[in-house]
Amino acid sequence: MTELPQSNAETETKILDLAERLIRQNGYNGFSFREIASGVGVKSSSVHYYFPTKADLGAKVARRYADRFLEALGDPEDSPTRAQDLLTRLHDEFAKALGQDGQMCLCGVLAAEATGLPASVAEEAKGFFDRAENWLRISLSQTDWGEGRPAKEIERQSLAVLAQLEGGLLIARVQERPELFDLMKPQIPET
Amino acid sequence: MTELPQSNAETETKILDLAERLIRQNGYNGFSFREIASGVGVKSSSVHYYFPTKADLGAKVARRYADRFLEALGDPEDSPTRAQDLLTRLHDEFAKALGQDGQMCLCGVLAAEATGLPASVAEEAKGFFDRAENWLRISLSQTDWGEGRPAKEIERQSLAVLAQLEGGLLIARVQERPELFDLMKPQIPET
DNA sequence: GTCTATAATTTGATAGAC
DNA sequence: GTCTATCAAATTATAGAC
Repeated sequence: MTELPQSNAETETKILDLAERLIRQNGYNGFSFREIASGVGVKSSSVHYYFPTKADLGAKVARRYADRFLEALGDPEDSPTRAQDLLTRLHDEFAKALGQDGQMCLCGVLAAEATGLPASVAEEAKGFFDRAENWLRISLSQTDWGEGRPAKEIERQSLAVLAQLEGGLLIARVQERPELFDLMKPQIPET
Repeated sequence: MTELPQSNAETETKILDLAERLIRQNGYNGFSFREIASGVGVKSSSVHYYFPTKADLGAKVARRYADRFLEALGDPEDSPTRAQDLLTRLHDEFAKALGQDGQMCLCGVLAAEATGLPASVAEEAKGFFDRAENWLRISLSQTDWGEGRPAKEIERQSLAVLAQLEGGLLIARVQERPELFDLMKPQIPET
């Protein structure tokens, strides 16, 4: 039994993992192919083998992140029916990354650099917010708070909640005080 | 009367102005000295004359932005005494840049890249949020809503409002729908 | 204060051997 | 699939003339 060489999928996954970590820390313009390569233990030409251009890599990282995030949220049909529980659920999901290693939401970082991104990458970041807002809007409309409420107000509230969560990550991290994010659990107005 | 050469202060101001615009569009890692130079109409060595390093330039841009923003907010003593008016006031201030040319809050952009920034730049971004939160906390404590409320709850609410505004800019801009930011005017919970 | 010239490094990307 | 070797361009920054 000789040692098996590293499989392709493993290298590709390692590249995606490291790229995600670096983007969440320093932004899309804050990492290089060589940095990825040395971290993964290959040469930069091998990174190009999997992802021909930097935009390709960035777009795939964003897509994978959005897919994973939405899958973790689950089917909106199964979301909590009490609005406060729903918001707690969403807050927890955003809190995961920050608590583990002080990282922002990947698509929040990309959104901040939006105008300077390759179109394909910006498009993926945009798509993340579309999907997240869609999930929250449907979930919220099925809660005690949302039942019978005008669609426009539910949309408004969904956006406001997402905005607060993204901004909360931003502020908690730049202040190097992750506990601030817990303080900023969104609340639904009583009215 | 011969034509006067451009004065020093003018060049320096032009550099700061353009650097601010570029950072707000593409982030700190998304602009270069040469880009600044060609936009201002000088050579990159002249930019280094005013700002020896990129970190120097970044830090001064951030400081100037924070000073200007806080000055525009004015003395907290003079803030509206009705909480809703206060939040409208703050929302309007954040909306200015977005409405004019689709730009984020400078320190929001920097916060997103925080871990990859030179320490001096990150420090200035941090300071902006300290000052903004301080302003809001004092202002809010003097409103109808804030009178007699526990300090901890006022702090919590101040952070939540700032987070929503920053996140709102982020989302509205990446979606290329500035009008979304108007939808996301923060509300104070009745309780 | 602004320039020319250039150093030293890094970047994204490609060709071709194995 | 990974490597060596390399390219062309861009980056921050400095030295020194005017």
